[in-house]
Amino acid sequence: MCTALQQQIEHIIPLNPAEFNFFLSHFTEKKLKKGEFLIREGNKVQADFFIVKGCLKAYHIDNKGTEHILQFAVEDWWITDFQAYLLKTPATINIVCLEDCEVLSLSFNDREKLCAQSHTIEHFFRKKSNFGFVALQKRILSLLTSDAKERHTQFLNAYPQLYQRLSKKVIAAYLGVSRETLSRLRRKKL
Amino acid sequence: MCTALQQQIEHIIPLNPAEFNFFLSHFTEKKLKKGEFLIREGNKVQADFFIVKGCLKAYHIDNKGTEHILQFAVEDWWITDFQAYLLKTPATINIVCLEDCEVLSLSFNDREKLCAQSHTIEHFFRKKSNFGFVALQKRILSLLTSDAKERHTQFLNAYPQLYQRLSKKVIAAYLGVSRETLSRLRRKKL
DNA sequence: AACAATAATTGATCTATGTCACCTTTTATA
DNA sequence: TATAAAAGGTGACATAGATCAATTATTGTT
Repeated sequence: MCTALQQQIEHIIPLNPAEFNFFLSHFTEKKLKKGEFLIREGNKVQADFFIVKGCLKAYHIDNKGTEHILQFAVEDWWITDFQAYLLKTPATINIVCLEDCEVLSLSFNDREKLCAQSHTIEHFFRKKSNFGFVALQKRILSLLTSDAKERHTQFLNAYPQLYQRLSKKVIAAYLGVSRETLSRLRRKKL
Repeated sequence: MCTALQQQIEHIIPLNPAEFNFFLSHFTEKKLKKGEFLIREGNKVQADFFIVKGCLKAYHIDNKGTEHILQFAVEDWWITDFQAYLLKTPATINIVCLEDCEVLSLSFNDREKLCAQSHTIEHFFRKKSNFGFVALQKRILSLLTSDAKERHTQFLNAYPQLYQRLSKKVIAAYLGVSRETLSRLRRKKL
């Protein structure tokens, strides 16, 4: 169950079993059913979540009632409302399970404590944040430079397995187009 | 000249003068004229840059020849092609001076060395990366949820001084609209 | 298995924004 | 200071994508 997390960490830093167990002891396991919320807009955000199993979406509903998806998360990814987590402000996004999920949660305080105690762990989280930053930068460039069709192709090519796993509705909300437009794009392309 | 950097760091971590001087000794000062490039698409990216004075834009030209701006940087901000910096791949964006500039550059190797040597410095860079991540997340949500008029208002409210400093052309390229559309938005609003 | 709810598709419009063309104003530069 | 170059504005038209409405799968629930 925790081997996925261990592998991810070892990809960046070496930790011996004792160190890893110490690290892991700060996480809490949570199981959620499809449709359950990990984070709700307006609430406090206590933790960052590592996905052991399942699939989630982080989204915001605009004033017209349209849903916009900031991020998906599947096995081995992390998800939270990072702004709220970091700044201790109320959540501005919702995170809900698209499938039954198993996650490991790490509280803000525990993360900071771990980072303060262990230079190696702080290094891991710096690297993780760096990679996250790069991923977001790519998404912004894609939103700025590419039209709906291009973004659709990019997403399909980048995450073919995830694409299959998701409903068209959420893919559209992630790409920033209406369900109808996505349907028309697919008719032409596939 | 370096007091700005010192203040930014002290905002996050305490460093005594000796430590700060050691930190600073890894930076190289560079002066550039308006129009000079810090980074060019296709080239290697040797460094991350702290802006002491001036204003720059990071942009990409799409296949239709349209410019899209990923980020501006003014005094106290950092700028680089982070993806290329981190992954040692060729730059995918250009960074050019919009005014005469004075920057402090930190090479990737020096940054890693500093982080490895000093837990405190690694902590600083983790925090910096975290804040950057949050800023990008906000931009994505804004691109997804807001139309041109709303994005314009948000930008004007968030960075009123910067707005004054920039040409309409680059503001449009940052917001993701044409020069003409921005001009029409302004006629209605101001 | 039957029924309700939700997802996906498709056609007919509507609308925000892009594009092109032209003009005016401001900013560099010889 | 004159002249060129770039920035900014505006009208007419084109278009990608949204919205609305209706229809057909698909999925979940008793």
